[in-house]
Formats: sequence, C-alpha cells, structure tokens
Amino acid sequence: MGVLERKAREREALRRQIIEAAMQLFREHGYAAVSMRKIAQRVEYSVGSLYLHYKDKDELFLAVQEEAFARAFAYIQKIPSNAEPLTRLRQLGERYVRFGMENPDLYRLMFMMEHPMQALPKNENWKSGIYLHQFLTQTVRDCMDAGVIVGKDPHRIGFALWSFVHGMVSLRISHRLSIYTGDHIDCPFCNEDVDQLMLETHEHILQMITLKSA
Amino acid sequence: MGVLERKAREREALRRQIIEAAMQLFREHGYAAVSMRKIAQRVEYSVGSLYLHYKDKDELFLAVQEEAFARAFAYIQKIPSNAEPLTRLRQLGERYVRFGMENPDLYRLMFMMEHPMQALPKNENWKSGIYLHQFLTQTVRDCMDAGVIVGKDPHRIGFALWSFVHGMVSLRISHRLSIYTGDHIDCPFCNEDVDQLMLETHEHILQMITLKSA
DNA sequence: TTCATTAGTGAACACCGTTCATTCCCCAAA
DNA sequence: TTTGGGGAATGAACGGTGTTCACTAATGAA
Repeated sequence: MGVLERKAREREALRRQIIEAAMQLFREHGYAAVSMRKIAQRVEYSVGSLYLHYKDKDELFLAVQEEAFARAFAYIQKIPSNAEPLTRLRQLGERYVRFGMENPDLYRLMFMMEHPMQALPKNENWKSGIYLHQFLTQTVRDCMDAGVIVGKDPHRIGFALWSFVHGMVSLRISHRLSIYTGDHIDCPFCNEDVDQLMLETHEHILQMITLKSA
Repeated sequence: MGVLERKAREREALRRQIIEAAMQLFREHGYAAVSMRKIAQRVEYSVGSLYLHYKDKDELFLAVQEEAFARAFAYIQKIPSNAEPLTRLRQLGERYVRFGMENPDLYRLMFMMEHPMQALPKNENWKSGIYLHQFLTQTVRDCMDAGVIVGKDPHRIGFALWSFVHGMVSLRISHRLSIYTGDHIDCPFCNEDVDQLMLETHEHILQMITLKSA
C-alpha cells in the first residue's frame, strides 16, 4: 500500500509549496498585497485548493508564521556559544534587530499582526518562538550567574529586553521613527541613520543595566 | 459674504462628524470592522461624500490618528507637575501603558498601522504626537538635571523608554503575551495578570536605570 | 427668472476571502 | 478491460471591500 504514503507525501509537499509561495510573495510585494488568489496562482492551483489544506487565511498565515519563527530562531541563535554571556546577550539583541530590519513582512506576521493570533487554542505553533524566548531567558540567566546583571529573575529582564528591542523594531517597521528625520524634532541623533540609532541605543541600554565589574 | 463662512463651518463640522464616527466605530466593533460604507452610514451620508472630504481611507485615518494623538496627549500629560522628576517619569510611563490598554484600536492606529504612514510628506499631522514625545524628553531631562539618571542625552534615553513601553503595549495588544499564560513557559510571573506584569516590569526597569542616591 | 457652481448620490468596477456543486482522475475490484 | 467509488481539484458565485464618476439637487448671484 505505498499509494497512501505517496499521497500523504504529495499532500505535505503541496502544503510546503503553499507556505513558501506565500513567504516569497511577502518578500516581493509586501504583506498587504498577498491574497489567496495570488498564492494560488503562484503554486499553479486554483483558489479552492488552498482551502483543502488550510481552513482559512488565518490558518495558512499561522503556518507561515511558524516557518518564519523557525528561520528567525535559526538566524538569531547562530552566535558563538563560548563567548562571554554579556557578549552573547548583545549579539542576540543585535541579530534580533537585524532579522526584523531585513524581513519586515515576516516580522509583522510574527509579532504585529492581530489576525492569526485570535484562534490560538493550544496548538503546536509558536514552538520555535518559544525556543527563541527560552534562548533569551537562558542568556540572561548566564549573565546573572556571571554577575554582570543583578537580579534573580531572568524571565523578567528577558521580557523587558524583548519588549525594548521589539519596540524599536516595530516602530521602525511601522515608519514611526521617521519623526527623527526631517525637522520635527531637534536632537543629537536626528537625521542620522535610524538603523545605527537602534543598535547604538541597544548598546547604551545594555551598558546601563549591567555592571562594569565583571 | 457670510455665506462662504457658513459653508466653511459646515464643511469643518462634517469633517469632525466623520472623524468621530470612525473613532466611535473603532471602539464599538474594532478596527478591522470599520469600512467606509459603515462610516458613511453612521454619519447618514453616502459613501461618495466621504471622498469629498478625504481623498482616500488613509487620509481619513490620518485625521483620526491626529485626533487620537490629541486625546492621548491630553490623558498622559495630566500628571502633577510639582512632583519629583522620577515620579513624573514613572507616572508618564504608567499612563502611556494604560492609555494603550484602554484604547487598543486607537493605539494600533497611532503606532502600529502601516498604511496611514506611507504618504506622510511634511504635513501637520503628528503635532500632538510630537508634543507627547517632547514631553517625555523633557521629563527625562528633568531626571538628569536632578541627578537621578546618568547621562547627557535625554533624547536617547527617551527613545529607549518609548521603545520599551511601546514594546510591551504592542505585544500585549497583538496578543503575543499570551505565551505567558498556559503552560508554554515556566516562569515566576506566568499566569499572573499581564497588565500587572507590564506595570511591575516598567517599575523594575526604572529602578535599574536610576540611581538611588537622589 | 435664469444659470453656473457646488454638494451629494449610488450604481458600477475591480478586487477580496470563502463556499460548493461540479468535474476530473486514479486505483481497486470485477 | 471495464467499471465504479472516492478523494482531489476546479472556478463560478456570494457578499463584502475601497474607489470612481456620470448624474441630480440645491443654492446663491446676476
């Protein structure tokens, strides 16, 4: 009965094809321009076929989100594990920021879109997202163990750091940091490169919450 | 020639009516459910009439955004001006968080939506938004002058604090903090009230970046 | 009383997500 | 080889969206 297995393989292959078509369209034309019809056209199936594999757009986007988390995790955790904890924490933050800057549409899907999150009961999504979160928490814990960050609750500092870098990235992606360009505000770093500003501020904050004695 | 003036008044009145109808619909049914037809129905005009006053949906939403900024500014800056700088900074952050929690759809419009920002050349929008930003910067500067925060660049610390609280609020609004509920993650504050978590973490971070000697 | 200017209308267009009656095709059984 | 069943695939159709535009109504000046 190899037939059933082959069919199952084909099903899974098509599911992946759909996910990757959607991702590619995000990159090429931005999130807003991606419709079910465009995805169907890209994979050379009819619209209705997509609904044989995903019950609606939200479910499809949840699958793309999971794939995006996997890629983000693979990219971000690629830091030398033998480096000092604080160095690892800095690199973690920097890679997080860079991933967001280089994949704004995936980032929107992962952290900013409202829709795909509504019907999140207890499913297997968010797995890579959880890994990423644990990776951050562990790095903060290492910093605490090494004595470069004071405190006993790595989860809380992890949450704070996540909020901080996510805040910068999401404001940037939503074009809200454009208030720093033009003549709206008069400040030292205005009209400098915004990406630079984010990385510098990240560094600045890390220095404020760490001890030099390490 | 009081006729022209009356007409101008009527025009402006209708513009305000449209803005307020849109805002009200946000509150009642959420951002996604607000269409041009629904707004038109609410103000008892035809769809086409809206386009006599706003060139497209983005321009209308830009006007709502400006109004939302005005309300946010009015709400947030309502803190005792004679209090200590650090107290004012804390209250500023807390009120910012609270405004976001109580007006998630307005917050989305102000800081998270992509669309209404695209065509922002040099217009008069963002005025209240700029005021809000300056209010934050000034409060940070007061803290530095009082010696409770080290550093000489209130703009940078202001940006960092804005990013931090915006990060928390936007993650919350996008339902991403639900990873802290359920059994995804095992941490001390998991399954506690998320709003509480945000305010406590805000307090925690303020203590980390300030000096106790003040 | 005429007439030009303006405000207001709503059907129409092209798109969207989603559904479902229909067709197609492949494989097992006869 | 023929037949028939069943899952896969289709695409027209439905009700919604933002936007346009030929049209009508009203108003104030000449």
